[in-house]
Amino acid sequence: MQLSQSTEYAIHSLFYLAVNNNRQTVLVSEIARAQNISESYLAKIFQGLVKAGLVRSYRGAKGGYHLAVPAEKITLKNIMQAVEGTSPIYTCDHDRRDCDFVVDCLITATMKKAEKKMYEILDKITLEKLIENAEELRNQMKWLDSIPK
Amino acid sequence: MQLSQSTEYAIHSLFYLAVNNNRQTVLVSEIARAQNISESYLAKIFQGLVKAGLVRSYRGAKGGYHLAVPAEKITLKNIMQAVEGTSPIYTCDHDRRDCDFVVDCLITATMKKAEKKMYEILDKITLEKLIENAEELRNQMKWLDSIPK
DNA sequence: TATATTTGGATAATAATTGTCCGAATTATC
DNA sequence: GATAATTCGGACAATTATTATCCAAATATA
Repeated sequence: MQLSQSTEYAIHSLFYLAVNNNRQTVLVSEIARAQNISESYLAKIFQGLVKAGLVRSYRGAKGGYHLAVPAEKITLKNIMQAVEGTSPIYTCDHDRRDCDFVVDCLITATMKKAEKKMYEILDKITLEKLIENAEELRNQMKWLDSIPK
Repeated sequence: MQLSQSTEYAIHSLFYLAVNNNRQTVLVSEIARAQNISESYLAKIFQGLVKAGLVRSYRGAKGGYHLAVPAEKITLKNIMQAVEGTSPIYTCDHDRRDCDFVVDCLITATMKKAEKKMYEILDKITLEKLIENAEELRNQMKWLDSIPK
């Protein structure tokens, strides 16, 4: 069970937007270039992010994208669900099987609980926190610069 | 992010095996019939379950499958990983991107933690527990029988 | 030997993901 | 108003993953 590459693109793109949130807008072409990924595909992903309410788009000249809400309100859970959807990781086809409802409900309930635990973690990490922690880490790693190339 | 149908098949099949663990062997054809799913496909899934060490196979006449370990040692996590593999839900292609290692490591670490929380729940539920709880639930629901058809 | 069964490999069908393209709509600027 | 710069939406294509089928070979029983 793996996240799609689209989710990875989205996370890094939104991080990029968060870092550049002081600018009026950022072009999708710039974001794609920064990550070395397909621009037209990333454009499609951004359409979804707009619909999900995570970014705002501005059409026309000087247009581009901007976070729709502050970076401290966007969590990894938000991004993940915006891209992957919100349907549960486990569902049972009650129709197909001569279904043992009791067992199935137990399994489904367990899966839901596990999923919830996962999202609880992901909901704690905001774009803002990522920026802060990254900055901190980078400072702590400055000694690396003293190593001669 | 959803589990494949194979995982659903595997869970229900192993539950079936656990319930019938008193018998010498159980045929894959029987298990497929019980769930109204494709026999040849389920056979493929069982090859994987054998490799993962969850079931033992017996070839030839009177052959079939049997749990390789007691039902109280097989968890939903075990089954899930046997079918879906163990690679992490999130990985970053460091090569493609002009990669910001620091940010990427933060994201990866968060994802790993979330994943771990999920598996902690799934690792607590064994086939045995499912059987016990299902039994209990069924007893509590016996009053349903008093409703006329 | 005949029968029953899993195994492993090849292959096909279907669905999901990833990626591309283009015309239309929108906005800023000259 | 004309032009240039963008996103939007839809259609489409390519690639990959999932689901499914089939068969010959291996193995076990009787």
